[in-house]
Parts: sequence; structure tokens; C-alpha cells
Amino acid sequence: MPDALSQTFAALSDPTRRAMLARLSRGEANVTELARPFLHEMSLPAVTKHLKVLEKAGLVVKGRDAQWRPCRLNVAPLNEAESWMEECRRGWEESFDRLDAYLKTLQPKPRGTPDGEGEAGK
Amino acid sequence: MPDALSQTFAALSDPTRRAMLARLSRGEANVTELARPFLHEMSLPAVTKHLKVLEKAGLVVKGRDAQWRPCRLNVAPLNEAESWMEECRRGWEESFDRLDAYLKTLQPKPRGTPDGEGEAGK
DNA sequence: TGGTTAATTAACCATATGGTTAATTACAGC
DNA sequence: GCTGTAATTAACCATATGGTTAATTAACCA
Repeated sequence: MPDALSQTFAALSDPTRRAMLARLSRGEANVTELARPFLHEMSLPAVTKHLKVLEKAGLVVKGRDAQWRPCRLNVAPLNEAESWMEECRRGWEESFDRLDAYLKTLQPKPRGTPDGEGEAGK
Repeated sequence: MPDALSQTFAALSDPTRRAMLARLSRGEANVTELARPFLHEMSLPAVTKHLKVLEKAGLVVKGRDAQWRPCRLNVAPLNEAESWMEECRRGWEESFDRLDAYLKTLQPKPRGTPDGEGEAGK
């Protein structure tokens, strides 16, 4: 799946990677710094691989300073992912509005809606 | 990875599933309706599987009406995913603020900051 | 009872993912 | 030119994912 959104969401679908992003959201870090919290659960190469996933998704940009690779967060893909979700929720809310309007159409009862057991549809 | 956020993001990391969610965001649909746009690219069982992924992630709720399974979108997991991202971006923005404050500390130049080539750090 | 439609399950396959250990590259400092 | 540190690559393995076809379940209809 080479499309950007899929890569972004896939990158976010792992708790290790999310933790790395959260770490980077508080400032630059090189690979060993990033890896430190996980070195009791997994090896350094595993971290490198996770980092590569984040990089390919564009969420992390890796620089170079001698033998260190200072990494920083890039939020652009996050924004695109968020706006997809936003769009999705927007449609959902509109579908509620449409349902609401439809129900008003069905039940013209113009005076005080004197209570009622609810149970509108079924 | 049984944690909810991971499941949500993983569910969103496939274009077919996102398209199904987008469809559901405009209103309920049963499985064949949901599947229709994809039946030229994949089989019905494939769609069923995608649907199951969405269901396990809590993004879709499947009802039953005779032999039909009316599906509707549930946005709650979307909200949680979005707020994780929001939190991540928040940290990122704060780190910018901190950098800004730090730079002001370094460069007390109290009068008009008469321009400057930028190039603050390096 | 038998036929049709909706949907799922079973069995299988190829590739992707997430991890390992061991080897390798790249750089700094003496 | 060695030695140590940072990081990646290589080779490998187990399991997960995304798809297939064929069979099955479940409901309606007549």
C-alpha cells in the first residue's frame, strides 16, 4: 500500500512507534536516546526498523551529526491523517442531521409534543 | 497488539477499509451494499474480512435484520485516535515555544531586533 | 420441501511485519 | 592505525495480513 495515508496510519498502529513519536514531540533525539526506553523489551536493530517505518511515512526526519542521527518529528502526515478522520466524522454528523430532518418530516405534530413514550421508529 | 489505539490505527491503514468507513459515514449499509464498489477488485469474503477488522476495532457495529447485516459507523475510536494525534501535535508545538523562549534567552538584544539573516542556531 | 439471496466460515497461499543475532559501516579520539 | 561508540545491514524466523475458491449457515419465498 504505497498511498501516504495508509503508510501514516500503519506507522501509527504500533505502540512502540507511537511512543517514539511522543518522545520526539518533546524535542529532537538521536537513535540511542530514542531507543533507551525500549532496550529492555527489544534490540537496537528492532528500533532502527521502527524508525525506518516512521521515516518512510514521513513522520520522522533523520539528520546526521557525525555518527549520530538526530531525529525530529514532522507533523505534516499527522495533519493529513487527522483531516481524513475529521472529514469522516463530518459526514457522520451530517447523516445525523439528515435523519433528524427526516424524523421531523414524519412526525409533523405541530403543537406541544405532549410527551410520548419515545419509541419513534419501531 | 491488543491495545485499542493500535487496532484503530491498523484498521485505518487500508484504503478499502477507509472507503468503507467513508461510505458508512453517510449512513447505514448492509454488507453487499458496502461491498459493491469493491467487487471488481476483490471477492465478497475479502470484504467480510475487512469488515471484521473494522468491527474488532469498534469502528463498525453490525446489526441483524433477517439475512442482512446493517452496519453503522461508530466514531468513538476515531475520537480517541484523533485525540492521541492532537496530544502529539500539542507537545510538538510546545517544544517550538520552548525553543523560542530559549533563543530569546540567548539573544537578549532588547531593542528593535533590527532584522537579521535568520540562521539563529547553526 | 426446495430454491434464492445474504453473509460467513474453512482451507489455503503469498507476502508483509516485527523480532532476533551477527556482521558491517562510519565516525571520533588517542 | 587501533579502539570504542552509533547506527545500519544481512540473514533468518514466526506470525499476521490480505487475498483466493469452495463449502456452509441462515433467512426468505413459493
